[in-house]
Amino acid sequence: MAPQNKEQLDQKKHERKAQIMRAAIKVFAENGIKLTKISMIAKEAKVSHGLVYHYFTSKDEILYASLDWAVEEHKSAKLFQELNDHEVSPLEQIKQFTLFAFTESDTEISNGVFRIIQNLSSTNDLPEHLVQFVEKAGQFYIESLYPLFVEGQNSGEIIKGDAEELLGIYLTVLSGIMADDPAFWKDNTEQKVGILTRMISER
Amino acid sequence: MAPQNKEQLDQKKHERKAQIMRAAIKVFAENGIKLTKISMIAKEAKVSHGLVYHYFTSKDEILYASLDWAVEEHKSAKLFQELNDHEVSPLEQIKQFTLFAFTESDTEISNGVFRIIQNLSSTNDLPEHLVQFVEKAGQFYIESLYPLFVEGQNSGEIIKGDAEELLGIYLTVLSGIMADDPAFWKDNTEQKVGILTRMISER
Amino acid sequence: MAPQNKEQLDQKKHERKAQIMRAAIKVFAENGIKLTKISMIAKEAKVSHGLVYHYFTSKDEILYASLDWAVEEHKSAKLFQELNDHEVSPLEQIKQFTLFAFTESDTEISNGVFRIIQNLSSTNDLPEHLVQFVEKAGQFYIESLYPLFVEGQNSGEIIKGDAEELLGIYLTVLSGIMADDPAFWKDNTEQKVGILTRMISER
Amino acid sequence: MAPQNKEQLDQKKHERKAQIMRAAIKVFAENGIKLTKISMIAKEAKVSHGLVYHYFTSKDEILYASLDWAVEEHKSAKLFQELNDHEVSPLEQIKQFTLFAFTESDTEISNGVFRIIQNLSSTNDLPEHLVQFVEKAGQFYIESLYPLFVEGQNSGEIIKGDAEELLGIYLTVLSGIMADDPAFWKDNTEQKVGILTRMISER
DNA sequence: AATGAATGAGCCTTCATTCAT
DNA sequence: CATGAATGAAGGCTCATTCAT
Repeated sequence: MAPQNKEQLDQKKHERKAQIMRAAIKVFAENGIKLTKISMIAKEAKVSHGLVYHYFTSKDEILYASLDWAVEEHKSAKLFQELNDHEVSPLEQIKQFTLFAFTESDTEISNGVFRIIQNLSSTNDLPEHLVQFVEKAGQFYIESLYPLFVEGQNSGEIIKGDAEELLGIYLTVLSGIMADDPAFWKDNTEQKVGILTRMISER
Repeated sequence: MAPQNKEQLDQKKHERKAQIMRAAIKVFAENGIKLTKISMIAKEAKVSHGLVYHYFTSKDEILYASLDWAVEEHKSAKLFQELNDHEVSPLEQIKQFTLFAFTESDTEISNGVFRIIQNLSSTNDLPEHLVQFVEKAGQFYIESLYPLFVEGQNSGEIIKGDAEELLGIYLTVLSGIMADDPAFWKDNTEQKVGILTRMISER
Repeated sequence: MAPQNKEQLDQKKHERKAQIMRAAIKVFAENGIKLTKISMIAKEAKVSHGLVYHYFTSKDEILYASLDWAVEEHKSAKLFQELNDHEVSPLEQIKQFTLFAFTESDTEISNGVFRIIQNLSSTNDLPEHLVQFVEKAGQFYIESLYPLFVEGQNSGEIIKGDAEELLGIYLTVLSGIMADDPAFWKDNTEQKVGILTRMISER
Repeated sequence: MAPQNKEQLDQKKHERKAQIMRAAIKVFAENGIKLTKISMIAKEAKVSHGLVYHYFTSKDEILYASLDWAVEEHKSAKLFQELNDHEVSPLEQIKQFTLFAFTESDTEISNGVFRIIQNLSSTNDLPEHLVQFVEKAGQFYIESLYPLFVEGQNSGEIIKGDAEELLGIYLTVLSGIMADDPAFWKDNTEQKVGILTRMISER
């Protein structure tokens, strides 16, 4: 008799799923979606491939659910807690955001989400729900940073020009780095962020 | 049957191979190595997939030979013809290089090589000869630009700091963009290069 | 925990098994043996698939036990209760049998058994015990109806000819219909039986 | 140098496809659609499973193409060449049709088509094109025989009643036999057809 | 040289079966 | 007794590679 109540079981089940989703995010991010094999996710999560299908119905669902989970779990909770700190200048806030996006506790996850979204953006024939997801996710970054760019331009901190285009360039650079060399942020993070923001800072 | 002499045949053969390698570079660059199918290369080259195996023995060999060919054919010949123009400042030369690397006439090839090398760098279990190849290619960019960075620092045009690290950041940004969003360079190229170089330019 | 005595427990256990076997017969009949999934049986029986394996050791055993159970429980008890009614003519008895075989109260079961046996007959590599089972079941129908055919021929009600062959044709037609279109019997059953028996009835 | 012209190659290709389709019809008919494995078709056709996919893109397409091919190849050509023989009575024509449907030269194919259509009819979620195909095929038999039934009723040869329903019963019996016991027709075919048509013949 | 027919290894997914609770 | 988590064998399909023509 193992008298576990329903709550405990649900808890366990949820952890199992999380375990798989965490693995999925990591492996998807590292290898790209097409090249990620279920067996890789299973191995990373230390479960059999069969079990993966016990919790998810398809590779696509794994991807979708994992993204959803990761975003809920990581993004909303923490990503912008400090972004509305009106004590500091817009440019400073942008730096903090940049810094933060790559240094939060569970870097692997949020980093992974970023890279996966990258990967998705360049994919054709994306199913509608993923298209929306990607757009939403993209919007998220844009909507968060756009006001700061405009504000910075008004205060003379940020160079003139089409704010949206400027933001586009900045985000392309960031996502490019993440896709290309995630280890980039390991050392001297603040200094590197400083250099990156020089792109847009007025002298 | 027009009796062609050996030279003509060799010529023809070489053209055929070049045709395939050109296609390979393009398709490898666009899709990544693993995701590139022989049939895609064959289609791009407008030959049957069987013929591809007439000239090359395996997918890996196509890759290797195509890279070699592309580098020999394009890189050394043209990439730096203007880089030693001592009329312009180091920073300007860096801009020109950046611009050039993405806009030269045969962009597709050199750009492709760049992206393929990107792709290779993130691959594990690379056979030794490719490892060396990748390293050599990386070295090439570094060796070409490093002097310009130092020179720029000396002349006060480029911000202080470890020149090698600065160059590393700059190249990471560039390669990230290419891996991530090659279309980035389509419009307003000069303006974008201008913004990118702001990262390293002293005010 | 209400302390139940052994008998009650046995009773309960038996009911559980019956519940599963009833479900199995139904699902096997509807979907065929190979296409029946354990999960379908479990769902039909409203138990978990794990429990199915608590009572049976394999899919094959479920099939075998269910058939045995169904035959014992239903066939002998009821199928021919009226067949020896000597008030009516042999042809009439054949009609009643035909009618009965598809319309008796617990149609689902006996009908199901019929269809499963159909299914088994067309299977190769049947284990020996099932071969015998199928043969025995076939024999059952033959032995029951054969005397009626002979009797009918003697009384001039049924057309002349090899009684066994005639019966074979009749049973092939019946079993074909059941295998092919069980819904056939839904409407106008008596009329349809009337038409079918015209095959063998002397005018 | 194997100077085969295009025609020869096309011919060969067509034969290969036909070889696979013939095998497909046989295996699909014997095992049902779901239970038919590509490997079974490949084995029957004596080719590798890979080659099957060289000619067809999916199991479904194999099914669809094979049915189309079989119908074109066999049905139209021969099935009704004699059906419009106005020398003989409607009932006789029905007998001839029945006989013919099971004894034409390439029995395996036309028989197979019949069984596969049977199988399809009882399938849910059939893709639209197959639904139409099945209906069309069903219509074919109905449209061919229906006039004969009506004619026979008018001439008093066939029993009264809803001609459509009568035909339905007759076809259900036929298709049931084919699904259930194709070997039924091996011996004494004419006699058996005679008995079957007694169902509908007036005395 | 050139084509495309042919093969088989490998990945996604399903499902019978076993096991921990 | 009961549940559902966990495993792995097997089948559909893709694609690199080989081969006949």
